[in-house]
Amino acid sequence: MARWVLHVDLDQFVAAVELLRRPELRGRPVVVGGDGDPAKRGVVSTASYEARPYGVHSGLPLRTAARRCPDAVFLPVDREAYEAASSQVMAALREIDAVLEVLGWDEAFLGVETDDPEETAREIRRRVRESSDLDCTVGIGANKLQAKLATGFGKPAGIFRLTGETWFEVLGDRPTDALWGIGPKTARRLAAIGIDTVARLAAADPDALAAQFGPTTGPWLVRLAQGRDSSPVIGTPCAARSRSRETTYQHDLDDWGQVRREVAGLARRVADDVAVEGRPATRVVVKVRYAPFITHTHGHTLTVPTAAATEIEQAARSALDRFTERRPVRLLGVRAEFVR
DNA sequence: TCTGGGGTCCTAGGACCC
DNA sequence: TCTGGGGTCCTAGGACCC
Repeated sequence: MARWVLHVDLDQFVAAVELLRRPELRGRPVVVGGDGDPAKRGVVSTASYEARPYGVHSGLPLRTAARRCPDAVFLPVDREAYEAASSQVMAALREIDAVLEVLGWDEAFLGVETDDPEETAREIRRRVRESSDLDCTVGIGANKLQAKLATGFGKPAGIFRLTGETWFEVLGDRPTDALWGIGPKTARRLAAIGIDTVARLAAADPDALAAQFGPTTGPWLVRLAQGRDSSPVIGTPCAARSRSRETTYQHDLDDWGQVRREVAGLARRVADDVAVEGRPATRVVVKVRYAPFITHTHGHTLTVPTAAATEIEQAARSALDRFTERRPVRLLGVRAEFVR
């Protein structure tokens, strides 16, 4: 029997959960994001397939989405509903004889031993549908990278296999940001040195890229383009590295006294999360995003790691004291880091 | 036109030490 | 007056992902 990696991705997950309880919206463009008011600061969490031809997609500012698709129905984010639906799906996936690695609400890898991965994929789709009424797409690969990219070609509600044999036929001529881990910035830097396709990146000299992108990232980019990935499917989640809370304000904060109070409040929420985690924090970092979207961070390392709320709050205050600029603030955040 | 919230990992530069 | 080469740790920022 051969080892395969299957990547399961729920189709338009957040929008699909909303459509289950609002079936009358089926067939209409639906956009979920923020508090459902497209006039406010916020971005699209998920757009239904009907909204996507208008250029509405995850991460798009809600105001822009409303302009591009004025007829869309805008709904507020309901995290609890998505968490509940996600738990149902993941519980169904756990019934399958495989190693399950969950990636957020709507994705998972399954490491399986089988000679017929398509049959396993069909079984996954059946079980997900029976447990939650949701559709998913399953990507099949020899490793996580191949499986993850395969899913994109199977959408929606399909099954797609991508292996070393078909890698370049499927991806060779695509731009480098088709790869998982290459975003717009890296794609632009690569294009600037003449590397504009997956095939060209795969043929690049790892040492030359190391000089440009760093000793780890450079060679990793080349392996990525070759479809190589040795990372295992991990069934037990690793311990968290950090816990954070942040808020974007609907109106910029001008009053530094209010900034102090907000940071203290965020620090207390982070301290609650740290208490749940049950491990001491080593460092507390405060993030300030000034208008217009200029972000700075300052940290405070605790002399002794602690989970005590008063000390986490005090550390956040100390970190905030290192900010000297008093310009309008659009976002504040507090993050606690754990022992590694 | 305006750009969420919660994460992870990597890099660069400075401090410090031998 | 001018001053190498490594190694490690810390901090801030950047990029990316869901």
